[in-house]
Amino acid sequence: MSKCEQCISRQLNSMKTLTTEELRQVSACKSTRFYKKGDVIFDEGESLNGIFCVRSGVAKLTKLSANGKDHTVKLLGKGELLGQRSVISDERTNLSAVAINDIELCYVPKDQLLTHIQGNNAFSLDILRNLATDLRGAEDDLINMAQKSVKQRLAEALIYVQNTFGHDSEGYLSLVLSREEYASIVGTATESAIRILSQFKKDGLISTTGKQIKIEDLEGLKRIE
Amino acid sequence: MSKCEQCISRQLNSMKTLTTEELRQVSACKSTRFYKKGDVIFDEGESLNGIFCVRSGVAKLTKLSANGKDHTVKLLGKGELLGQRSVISDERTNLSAVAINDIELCYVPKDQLLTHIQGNNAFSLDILRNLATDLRGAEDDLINMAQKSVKQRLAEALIYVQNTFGHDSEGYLSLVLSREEYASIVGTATESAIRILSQFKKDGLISTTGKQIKIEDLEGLKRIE
DNA sequence: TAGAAACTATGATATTTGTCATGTTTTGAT
DNA sequence: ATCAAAACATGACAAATATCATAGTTTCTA
Repeated sequence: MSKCEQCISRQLNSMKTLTTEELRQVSACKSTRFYKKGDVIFDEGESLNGIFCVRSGVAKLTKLSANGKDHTVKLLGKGELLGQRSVISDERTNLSAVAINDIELCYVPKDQLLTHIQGNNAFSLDILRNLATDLRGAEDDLINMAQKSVKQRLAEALIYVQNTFGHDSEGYLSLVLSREEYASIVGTATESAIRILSQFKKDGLISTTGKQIKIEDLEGLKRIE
Repeated sequence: MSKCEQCISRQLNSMKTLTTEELRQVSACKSTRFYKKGDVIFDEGESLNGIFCVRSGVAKLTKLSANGKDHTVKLLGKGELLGQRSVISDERTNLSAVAINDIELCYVPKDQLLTHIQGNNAFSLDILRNLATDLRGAEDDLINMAQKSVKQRLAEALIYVQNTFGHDSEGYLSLVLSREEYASIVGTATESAIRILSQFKKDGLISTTGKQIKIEDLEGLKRIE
């Protein structure tokens, strides 16, 4: 099995602050898991006995609402950690994690995380910083949701996907999401998301080939109100 | 000047985990500050050199949006800490803090906070837990904003204010907020908030005397959709 | 305690967004 | 390659919410 010491993903999260010895310990008790597109990694309300580190692929954190729809709170790519919030505050998860495409995760048992938080100050401080950053992000998202139009939020979602997951040589967004998934991120009805994307296409802001989307006019998208 | 060792507010936040000696140090370099209703404690984009602990009164964290309105992200009462997120992640604040009524705050310099985070594991773990809880709250708020109606959010805001800040002997909410402030919390236009409160009054869910609000039918408010 | 300023209230109307219905296109499994 | 299922698209309409206008009340201050 692959070792954490050589894993690039590690560089992208708090594990980069672990000592060689600590990392060896993590590596010894971690396990690698594979999920297919659409698989549930964990469900809302579960108690987690460990955290997940994304090696490849993309996952989403979602919450089911009373009306049966679900809302996507966050997308997580390579190197990001899932479940750290629940494990740290020792609560059940408030969100589900679902694979957006085929994904490979490393599972690290809870006690490893907690032991190193206790024992390594740089590690706990880094996790603290990450949580602080996530909190800021959540606050910003909250305000966007309150104050921006669906059109504007969708434009920003497209830009976010491009900035975070990149595009291929032809300019198509590397992360392919369905209209329904965009709607879930933006917090709107699927039909509304479809309609607005059609409008963007008419206005020359984007072009599409099937589910693939290419941003044609980034500045134009940024100007949406 | 009053000492932290005897301060009740301390019991309500992470400072409860500090040792007597650490607390003495905090006490020695803290200062107490008074603000009047409406005063700005800090502004969006400022760098903070310390954090604030609420001794009495209530503050709000708000963010100004492009259209000139501001959105209230959180209300903070006795014992709660302001600015810890910014200080921990060493970023400028993303929110402004404003006094909702006359308020007394203790200001604790940044280096005190950071020193004790480094030195006291129980303290840093407790702050970690608080941030995790705040993050969960922000995620829940985000989903509420996306999926619930203005009416429902306003009903929940009233219940929140009653649960958090209590009511007087006659049943009126102890924390008096203007309709505009409710609108800012709920994320809607002031007129919409006014209209909905009028409706609640007609339906016997609440009663009002000037700006004062009394919840008459808690269960009814909870049932709003 | 008068007067101004801020806040509350409500109607009319416009805009945004959601819902339902229906048809077309794309995708994926056999 | 074919077919079914899923995803996309679009029209018609309904509902929720914002905006603008205008007037009445409360609160604060000189």
